[in-house]
Amino acid sequence: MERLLQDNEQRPQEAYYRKVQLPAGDLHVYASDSLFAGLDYKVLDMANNNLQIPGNRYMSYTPDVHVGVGTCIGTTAIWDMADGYVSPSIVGSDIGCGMRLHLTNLHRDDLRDVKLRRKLVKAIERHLPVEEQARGHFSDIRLDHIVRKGLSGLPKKYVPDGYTPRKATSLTRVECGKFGLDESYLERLPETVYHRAHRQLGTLGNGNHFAEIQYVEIDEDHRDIAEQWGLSDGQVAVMIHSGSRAWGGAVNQYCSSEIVKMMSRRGLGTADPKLLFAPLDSESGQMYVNLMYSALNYAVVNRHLIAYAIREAGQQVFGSKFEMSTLYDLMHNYAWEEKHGKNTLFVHRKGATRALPPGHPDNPDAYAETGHPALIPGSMGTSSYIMVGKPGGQSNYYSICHGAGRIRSRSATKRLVTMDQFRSSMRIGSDDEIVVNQRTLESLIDESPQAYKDVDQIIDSVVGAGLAGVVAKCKPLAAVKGV
DNA sequence: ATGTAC
Repeated sequence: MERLLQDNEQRPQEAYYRKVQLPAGDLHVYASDSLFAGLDYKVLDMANNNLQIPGNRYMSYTPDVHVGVGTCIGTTAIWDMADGYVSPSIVGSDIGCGMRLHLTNLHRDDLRDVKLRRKLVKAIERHLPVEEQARGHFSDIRLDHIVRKGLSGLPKKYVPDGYTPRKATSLTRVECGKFGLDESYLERLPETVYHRAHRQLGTLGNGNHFAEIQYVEIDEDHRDIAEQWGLSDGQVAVMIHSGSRAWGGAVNQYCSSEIVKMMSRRGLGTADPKLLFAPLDSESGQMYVNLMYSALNYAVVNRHLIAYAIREAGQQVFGSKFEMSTLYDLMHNYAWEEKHGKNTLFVHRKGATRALPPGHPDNPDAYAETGHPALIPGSMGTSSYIMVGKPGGQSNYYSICHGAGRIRSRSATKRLVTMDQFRSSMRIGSDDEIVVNQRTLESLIDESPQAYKDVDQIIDSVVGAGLAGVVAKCKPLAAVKGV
């Protein structure tokens, strides 16, 4: 496999894409020559295992690809709906993890004073629980409604921008707010996860999950789209990155153990015992798909409630005139059915974001003409991006990257990055310091930018391949991390 | 990423 990577380096074909012919099938890699050359050859081993799942129709990597459990983060993997497979390993354990962006009526100049940014972060800490809550929190929200109905299961008071179909921007400006499922499967999960997941509603979680206060810098190439979306230069935005917490974890754990048994009974498997998969029409496959949808419901509500808490904090600091309208909410860890031409396909995206171009029928109404926003987080302290799909994205089933892509393990990052380097990347002590919440900087060092590829290079690669364009950069002013 | 077992 290492040999193959070197061969490809020696005969570059196109600048931003190449097809890698592996023993088990073709892998489509969307990465610039320099990013491709820097890939760990293990990502090709992993693709070769994934391609051994029967009937795979398409498999690709985005430029931020890196090794995960069973499957790389940065994978798009597709089967036919009629006789295909579903893989909990390809979806990954943080089912429904994704991004949400809100636009405020503040300008970055309003937050020029570092003391005011700190005051806002402290207010967010008061309203946004960073860890599991005591019993009784959100007692007016029923978890069984949330996991069955997603955003439609929320009481009206949590939809502050109106509840009529025309005005409910926080319910309609989402990739999907409600995933229908066969509710009988919910009974399979242990009772304890209901309590835990209820107490975790509206919390960030740990790792790379965050809420950031950012400001918008529009890209001149797409100023028309930016303005149609209501963006303006210097506008303060709130970006949220979180997933389905313990609920998704329990779904993954329970279904994985059932699928392991099924695979053993049927003699299914690849070279990697950690790579789990089930026929879509099998009992364990159906169970996984339905319970995965419940986790997608949980995740979209979780991000909505995080935004709700930050809105309350903003109003406490800036008064009731503070606004936080929803731009978009979309996922990067999931699998679902999509129509592509005449084909009905089951599309897995793990660390991959869908970016539909203008005019694509699957865009939500608000973005039918422009294409929808695709939200790509940078690493801590660096820019995040608001992208829009291009027609060329069709070649990759409209998948683009999901972030910078980790290049260094948490332990290696702690070993290699000094506190001085990290403090300097966060501009600590200067007037434009990126203010972080109560966690000490030492405890955040494994999320430092040095643990990640350069997100700008990842974005250049996606743009160069013709998959998407940059509508705006979002630059950090303050970051809130979970525990 | 997460809960849990070590």
